[in-house]
Formats: sequence, structure tokens, C-alpha cells
Amino acid sequence: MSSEGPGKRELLAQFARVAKALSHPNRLELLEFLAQGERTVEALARAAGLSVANASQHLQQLKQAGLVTSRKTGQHVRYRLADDDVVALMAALREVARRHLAEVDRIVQAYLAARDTLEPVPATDLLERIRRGEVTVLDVRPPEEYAAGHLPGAVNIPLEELERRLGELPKDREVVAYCRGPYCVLAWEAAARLREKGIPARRLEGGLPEWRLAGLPVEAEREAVETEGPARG
Amino acid sequence: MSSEGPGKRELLAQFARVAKALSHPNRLELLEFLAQGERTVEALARAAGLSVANASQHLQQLKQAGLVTSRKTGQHVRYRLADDDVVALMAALREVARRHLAEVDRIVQAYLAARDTLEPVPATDLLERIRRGEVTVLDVRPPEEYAAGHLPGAVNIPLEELERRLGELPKDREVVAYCRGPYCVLAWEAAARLREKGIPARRLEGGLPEWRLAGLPVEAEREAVETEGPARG
DNA sequence: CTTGCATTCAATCGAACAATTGAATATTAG
DNA sequence: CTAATATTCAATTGTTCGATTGAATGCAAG
Repeated sequence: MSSEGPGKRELLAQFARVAKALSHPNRLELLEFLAQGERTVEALARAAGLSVANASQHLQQLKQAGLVTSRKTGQHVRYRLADDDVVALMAALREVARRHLAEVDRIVQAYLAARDTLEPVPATDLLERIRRGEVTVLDVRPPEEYAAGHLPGAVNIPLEELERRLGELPKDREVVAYCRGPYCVLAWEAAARLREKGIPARRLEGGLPEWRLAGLPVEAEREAVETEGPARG
Repeated sequence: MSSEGPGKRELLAQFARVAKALSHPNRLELLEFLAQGERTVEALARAAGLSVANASQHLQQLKQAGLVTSRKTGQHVRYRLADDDVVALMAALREVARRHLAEVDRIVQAYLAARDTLEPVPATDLLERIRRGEVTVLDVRPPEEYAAGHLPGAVNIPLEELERRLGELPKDREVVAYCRGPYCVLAWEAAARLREKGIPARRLEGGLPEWRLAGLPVEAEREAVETEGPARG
């Protein structure tokens, strides 16, 4: 009963290999950025606050675990998620942590719920309201991420420009804000700031990757997007 | 853009903590056994081929990551999965590994497909055929695991007794065998041996934990089951 | 209250990991 | 061809992890 063949240990080692790739906070953060779209090593290092060499090594570990792929374009190497099933795996990981680690709840209460205590809007509810034109969808991510894919009809106003560009939001409709994922602070913060200005606003439950994973429609600006800077000033 | 609050790193650290618990083959094997039902430390150590002290330490790591819980009964400590969402997480992990690591396919071909090359029966298909009485469901796990929960109407014949007890299987109906999970060799081996005897047989897609996770009906012998030995004999 | 048993704890050692640094490779621009 | 840039490689250091060993704890039977 204890010796069930040599293949068993080898298989478990492969599964463990994938889990090990997910077992470092920096790699999870890189994956969260990659879930928004393809990125160069330098852009990822900047976004995660890592040295380029360090980011490169983490990305290679993710690659060897099958979680991301890379392709060379000119002098850049662009990484992307291998598949949407990686998004599903991260969602399952977050769900287990949320339900069984009290620390997660404590951190959410301390840092996120301090901004926005309202319940998020479920994705399917939002889609219905989008189709009826009842709601303004607000994407508070940086323009590069918006361009790579966003909710149908979503307005893109990065969080830091929100105060300045309030005029672009219709005042009579509720705003639903979203960003990179269920624990991405941008949407929580945006909803709070809008409500402080008297604009009814809530968060979407989950971010763009989870929306796409659910098979809901996504709009994209163009096929490939430069992440380095604006295309000629 | 790079400083999104101190809560972010803390949350990622919690998610990484869960992934780290999954990042060792021994712990994954312990979880697979625990997915069959509650077990004592000694039984788990024996099943996984570990020393008791080593198993105990791995179990404590799983517990701290929120994946399992434990309770004391007499002089034994019994561990169990914290929730079915842990089964879902392990399924997502296996799925990513299967789809993106060529090694997994190689190992399956080398050790499992060498026994049984037929496609497995999807769970929902099987349930339909069970209701019509068209099929014999064969549980090849040890009796303790069968007693803790099994498919409706399943016959329990552990793999090592299969040859001896072939007579218990109706000859006119197809047999569908299952065990602990999609890569548990017992079911592959059972299906192969039955077909060698001229009995049409296939595997279930996935094992009992996956069946239960899908919300399909499960029969149980009694509430709590001793895992040490047969109840007087 | 002593004995036996299941589990955990504590200390140890070797291996693997994470981050840093500086060098090496490869591609584009000139 | 040379220079500049992006990425990876290689070597180093401190830290964490995994397994082993033997002791300690806690429960239960006698």
C-alpha cells in the first residue's frame, strides 16, 4: 500500500514544482502584473520594485514551472502568462488563504476596508447593468494595462488622475471601479474617493483577469502594446 | 505606481504561505490521503512512508497554512482537510502542471498509461449510468477510505484482492474503477487487470475527492471510522 | 501513580533559496 | 565595427528548509 510505484513521487514533485513557483511574494506580484498583459523584464522589475537581475531570475523560475512564457522582440524579452488556468490557480490560492487564514481578513480590514466598506458588485450583475447602460465602468489601471484589455465601455482614469478628471464621469449613474484583482487597492481607493465627492461608486468583485477568466467580454485597444512609454509625445 | 500601500506585501506573503505549504511532495501526498478522510498522524506517516516526527512536522506546516485542521481524540490526534476548497486548489495545481509541464505527460505515459490507455469516464456521465443501473462502480481503495465515503452503490475491492474476488463483479456490465484522485495508480491498474480478464472496464475521471467537490452524491458507511485496524475480527 | 503509547518539541546538519554584485551575451543604432 | 541597451549568467552571502535524532509532553490503562 505504501509503494504505489515510482511514478507517484515524480508526479508529486512536478506538482510541488508549480506550487514552489507560487511560494514567494515577489513572484506572486509579478504574476499579478503579467495577468494584465504581456510585459518586458524591465517593466516588471519597475512595477514590482525589484532589480532587473532579481526580476529576471524570478521570471525564469516562473517559466520553468510552466506559469509564464517569454518571447524575444528586438532587444526586449516579453513575458506573459502561459494560460488563463494560471489565473484560476491564483484565484483558488487566494480563496483558500482568505477563508482559512485569519491574517488575510485582518490585513483587508486594516488596509482596504478602511477605504471602502461597501460590498463589491458581482461580475455577472455588472455585465447586465452594462448592457442596460445603467452604469459607468471605471478602469483605474495605468493606460498600458487598459489598452491591453478592459471591460466593455470602460472609461480609463488612472487613480492619480481621478480628482482632476472627475468631469469625465456622468453624475447621474453609479460608477463601478475595477483594477487588477480582488485585492488591488486602486479600485477600493477610487470608490472611496468618488463617494467622498458625492458620486455613488462601488468596486467590481475581482479585477480584469478574473472577469476574463469567467468568459465575460473584453475590449482591447490594439493587438500589441508598448509598455515603455507613450507613442511619440 | 510602485508603492501601493503596505498591505499589499502582507497579503502576498499570506498567499505565498499557502503556496509554500503545497510546495513539497511529501505534503502533497499527505493532503491526498487527507482528502479521503480524517486520519491519525501515525496512519498518515505510514501511508506516506515517513517517520512519525517528520509527518508531524509537515502536518503542522499544513495546519499553519490553513489547509488542514486537527482534533484530539483520546491519545490520537486526527487531521483532516480544512475544507473542500483545498481539493479545488490541488485540482487547479494539477491542471496547470498537466497542461504546461511536459514532464507530467511523460511520467503519465511511462507509469500510468502503460497500464491503461483508455480514456476515463467523466463524472457526470457515470452518475447518469449509475442511475440507470448500467454500470458496476468499483472502489479499489482500502476499506477505511471506502467506509469514510464512496460513490453510490460502489463495490469495495482493494486492488490487491481484485484477482481473488473477481466473482463479485457482474460480468455483463462495464466496470468503472476509481480511487484517490486522477493520478492514483490503483484505478489505472484495476481497469487494466480487469480488461486482461475479459471484463470491460475503464477508470473514472478523477477520484472520490473530485467527485465530492463536484457536488455529486456520496455514500458513507458510518460517521467516524477507525483507521488503525478492522473493528474486531 | 506508574507504565505505555501517540505526538510534539528541540537541536543538529546538510541542502536549497533569495538577493546582490559584476561580468557576459545579444541585439539595435550609428 | 563600435557603442549602448536589455537581459541573463555566475559567484557570493546570509537565511530558510528538510530530515534525523533523542528527549519531552500528555493521555489512558492498569
